[in-house]
Amino acid sequence: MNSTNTAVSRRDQILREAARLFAERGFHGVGVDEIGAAVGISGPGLYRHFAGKDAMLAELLVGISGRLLTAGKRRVAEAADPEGALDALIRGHIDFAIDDRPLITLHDRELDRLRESDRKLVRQLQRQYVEEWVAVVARVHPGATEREVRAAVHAVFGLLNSTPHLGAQSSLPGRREMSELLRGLALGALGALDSTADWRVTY
Amino acid sequence: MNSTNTAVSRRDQILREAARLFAERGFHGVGVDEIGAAVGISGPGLYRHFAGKDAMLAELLVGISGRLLTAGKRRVAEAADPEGALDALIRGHIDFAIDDRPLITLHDRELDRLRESDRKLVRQLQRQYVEEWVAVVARVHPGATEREVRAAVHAVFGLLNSTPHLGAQSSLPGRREMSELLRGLALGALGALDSTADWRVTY
DNA sequence: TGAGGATGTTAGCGAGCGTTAACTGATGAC
DNA sequence: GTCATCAGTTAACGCTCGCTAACATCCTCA
Repeated sequence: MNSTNTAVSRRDQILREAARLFAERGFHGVGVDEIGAAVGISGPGLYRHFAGKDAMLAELLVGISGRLLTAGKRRVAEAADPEGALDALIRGHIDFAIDDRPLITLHDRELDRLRESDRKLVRQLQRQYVEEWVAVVARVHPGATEREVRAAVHAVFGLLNSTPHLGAQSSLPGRREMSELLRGLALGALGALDSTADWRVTY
Repeated sequence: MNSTNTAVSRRDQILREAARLFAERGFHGVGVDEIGAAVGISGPGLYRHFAGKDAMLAELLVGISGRLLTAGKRRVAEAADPEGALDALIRGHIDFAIDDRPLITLHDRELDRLRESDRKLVRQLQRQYVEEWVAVVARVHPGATEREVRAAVHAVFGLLNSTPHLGAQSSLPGRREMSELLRGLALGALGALDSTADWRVTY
């Protein structure tokens, strides 16, 4: 068998280990020698697969942003109504947050380490993803202003992305339970948007 | 007038600028020369006030952790009932998140860059703070298991700490409005804990 | 007045970093 | 069988970084 027959290419193997290390110790905190060691080769050996350390981070961030957006658009398009779209968005985001913890961490932590062009691309993908959410949430909670919806969507991202912070302890819920819990918390938080209109008139 | 008469000492000035820079570009992404330049002196001049770059980060993280815990304990002690305690915890945390954005960012992002001893101290303070929340939330929502409460508390931290991610755009709510919105979202999220018991039996 | 501490400065060291250069062995094509 | 290509190695370069050393300036106060 040759290398192209293996399930994961060497490139993908490097990307996965790099994502883990970047998430654990920060982009600047990881050396190319360590990334190489994580896949069993020397540091300079990485340059057969990537143009540089920056290129690895760029590919990781563009990849996750693009996949989040693509999956989000698909789920919204397939949904029967706004409520179904919102639930699909939430479930989809939770799957990403749980399955690709390191990438979700990098996604909102190391964006500023990218070259200008890559950063603009990732930001554009992120913005489109946010818009997808904002449009759906605005339809489900028509009483809230757009500013409120936008801030609430960011807050819910923070809520859903909280999983990486709890390093796999035994005292935590399992995957299934955690997924349902996060879904309930997110829906509960957004449900508060229906009450804000009442509060607002009291000021 | 002498330097001790100024409202903020040079030390505090350095700490504030260092916090901002660390939050913006990461601990390893900021050089001592930049920190010095931010307060109008050269890089090595900082060593008259701090033992090293690590010491600045340590003081920042120990400080914010300690202040969060102290304020949290005080608010819980002063509350009349669990509901009041929870509301006070939420309001207090929001104040920190909005007023000390950079510190809140560092607080859950650069912890691993600390020396072992400092890291243990900060983690202990953080753990105590979490316990304060868990105890209160468990009393307000007695139907949820402790694992659920613990995960929910972390998720609410993620929600409340989401403010730093929205760089001061004009399309965002003001301080007062944002504070009330976050409070509503947090209460709404935790309110979902009362429904989890119902979901749970369906599995 | 002048000694001494507080708070700066510039020059430079030593380590670590990302990256390139030069070379080596295995593999598959003709 | 030879030869190109792929995927790796080690050595080394140039740069940046945190930090120290040595020196300068100002303020205070006996």
